[in-house]
Amino acid sequence: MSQLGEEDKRQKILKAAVKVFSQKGFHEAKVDEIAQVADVGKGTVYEYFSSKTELFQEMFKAGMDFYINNVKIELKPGLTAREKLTKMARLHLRFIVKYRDLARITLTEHTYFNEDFRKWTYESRARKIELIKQIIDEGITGGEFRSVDSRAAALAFMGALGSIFPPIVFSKEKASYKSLLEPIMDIIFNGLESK
Amino acid sequence: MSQLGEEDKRQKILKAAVKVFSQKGFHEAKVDEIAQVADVGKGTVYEYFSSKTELFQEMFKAGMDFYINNVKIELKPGLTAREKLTKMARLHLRFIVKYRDLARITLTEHTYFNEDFRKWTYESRARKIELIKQIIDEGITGGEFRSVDSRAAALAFMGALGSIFPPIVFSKEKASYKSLLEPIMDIIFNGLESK
Amino acid sequence: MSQLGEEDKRQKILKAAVKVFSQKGFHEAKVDEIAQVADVGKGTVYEYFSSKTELFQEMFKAGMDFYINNVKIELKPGLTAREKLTKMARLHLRFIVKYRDLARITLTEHTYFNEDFRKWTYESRARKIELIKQIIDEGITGGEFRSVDSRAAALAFMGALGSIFPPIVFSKEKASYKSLLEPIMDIIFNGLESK
Amino acid sequence: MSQLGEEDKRQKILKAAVKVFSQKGFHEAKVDEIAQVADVGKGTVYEYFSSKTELFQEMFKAGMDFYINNVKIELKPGLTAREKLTKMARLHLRFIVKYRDLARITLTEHTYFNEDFRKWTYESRARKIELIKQIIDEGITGGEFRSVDSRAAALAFMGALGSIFPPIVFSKEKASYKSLLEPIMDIIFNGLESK
DNA sequence: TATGAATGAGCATTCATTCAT
DNA sequence: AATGAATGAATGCTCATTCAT
Repeated sequence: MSQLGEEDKRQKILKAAVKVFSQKGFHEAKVDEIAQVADVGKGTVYEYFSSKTELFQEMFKAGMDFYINNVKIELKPGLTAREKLTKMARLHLRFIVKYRDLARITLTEHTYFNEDFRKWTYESRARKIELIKQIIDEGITGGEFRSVDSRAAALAFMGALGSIFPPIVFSKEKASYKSLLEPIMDIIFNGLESK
Repeated sequence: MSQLGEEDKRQKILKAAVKVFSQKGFHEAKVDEIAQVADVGKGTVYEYFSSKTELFQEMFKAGMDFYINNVKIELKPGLTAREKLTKMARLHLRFIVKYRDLARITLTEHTYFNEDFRKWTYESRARKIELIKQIIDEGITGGEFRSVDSRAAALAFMGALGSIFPPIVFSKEKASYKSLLEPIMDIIFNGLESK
Repeated sequence: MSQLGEEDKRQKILKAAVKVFSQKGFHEAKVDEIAQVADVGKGTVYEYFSSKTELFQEMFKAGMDFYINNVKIELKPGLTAREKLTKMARLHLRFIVKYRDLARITLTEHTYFNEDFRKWTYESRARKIELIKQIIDEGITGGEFRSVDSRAAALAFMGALGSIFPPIVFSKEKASYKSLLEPIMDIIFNGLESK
Repeated sequence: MSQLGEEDKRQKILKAAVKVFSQKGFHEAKVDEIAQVADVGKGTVYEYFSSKTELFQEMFKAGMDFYINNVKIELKPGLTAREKLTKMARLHLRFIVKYRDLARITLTEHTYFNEDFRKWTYESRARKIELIKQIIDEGITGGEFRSVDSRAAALAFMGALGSIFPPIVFSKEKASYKSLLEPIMDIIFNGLESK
């Protein structure tokens, strides 16, 4: 129970960090406020994370992993490449809507801390691209897609997908997301598919 | 000469701001360093800009305007929609390569300052989208493109284009940009064009 | 003990503030020095007072209240008006000598901060005048004093009393205060003119 | 004319200094503003005064001298001591009302600059006291006044006189000054006690 | 002589981090 | 383990002063 309690507290702090960092950005977020939101003492934050920076990075990493798992999890074999990408796009959209704060951070914060973190971020992005690229390669191999540059295709897909985020998070036109995803995917698939 | 001298100093500060802000982000950038890079006294920065925040915003706005003009300027009438978009993509790429620092800022900083600036940023993004959308609409009207949702298409185009930025700026594979642009555009156009 | 400790620290800072402010005035006094004199960290000052200005005002108010209480406390009923005023003058003198620094501030600083503080200062002065005026009114009612304008008399008394301050604080003739108070009071009570 | 022009400019600056210093105090007053009010360039201030501090001191000294001359000027021989003091009090009152700003400074600013200035201020005060003391001594010698401690009497007189200033300058009861001076003087001359 | 653009020393304030309890 | 009072390094900004014109 003590162990669970600890894990609990760590989680509480991470959740508070997501909320506060996502709303204020790294520098405007104060450790004091995170501690308050987490309902723990300020010193306690430092029991679990050695610094504000480390807290941010841990949270960021956890968020990214969570995102990737979220998006990956339902990509069961047996689906066509198009089905997989469509599923992925829907999961991406769902993630943004459901974990708005987390999404805001993992998708927009670009704070530079140190080489290690930069590397990790870069590699994390690479993992996402690789995931998409593999599906596209499957599609190509299976004759479903044209024989395009699969890395370029993955970038285009990810970029197009990413363009949905700002309209959702920053504007008020809340109704439109779903109606935005379909046509965007339509263009990408039309571009990818063999005629 | 005095007038030129003044403009010169303002410009020097803006250039230094681009460099420092782009490399460190808003909060890590120190006014001291910007002044040093601009080779002026710290107080001089405050002669031309009332605060660090105002300096950032001025620089950001100037950068955005510069980008849009850069990208808009060669879109002469008489070109097909595809030619226009291709041209735009090439100009985007050229901008990124030529004005690396400026691009890094205008394309990635998302610091929140105040509602006015948020609005300006949002509207600036909207201007970019509108520009693309109009070209796509022309293409649809002229029978060049399929009858797609032109706003969605503009988002997809802009997103795909945007996905080229990180590989260029953050990785070392400098050779690849040109070879990346073609296939990405290929997919978008295949998606857009009527068969 | 913790509570006492806190009160202790706040008090230490207030005492240091009296010393430093009184010797240098508001603007020449540096928060750094106050902290040093109080033997606390600079940040600690801001734990107890939200700003240098607030610290000054708190200190000033506390000093004024302390002065009034000091002067008021021994004015027991049963004394004649003349005895009361004499007592008050002696207490005033004692206060100046004993709390030199505090006196220097409460009696000479006239820094304008904001309307609230101005008002408070004004009202505080008014309280002092009122206190004196009442005693004079008693004296008039009791036939001890002539039927003078009691407010004007209070001002004259206070002004005359105040004129002792500079010779005491700014000159070196330390011996003379006591010998100065008597004749000044004598004039207030008996006037200049020969009958 | 050039010489007059210079003198003119110096005077303009001094007048502006009186206005600005008196309204804001030494530290809140900005050289920039003084220059603007004087309608000269900022650099010009430094042509006539070596520093802000020197400007203040010059202005203060000039103001004090002006006050003393103002108050001294009509004390023609042939008047009784009481007449002289009454005249002096009226002139004091007139000075306050007419040269409100200058009065505010010469009578309330207590900024510490350096030993020389402190000394000058102290001596200036001493001059005022001496002036009064001499008149009182005359009064005593001539049998007009009781044989009081003339220095103490001078202090009391000056203090009582000084007590009129705050009600005039800081409160709104503009009507009352004249009606305040008479009873205050009455007390100084006749004392509080019924004979 | 007059100017005001340029300067940088100086300071109030913030906030991540520590550590005694 | 948990806390939050205490700390001081770090920085944006002001403004008296200088000096080239």
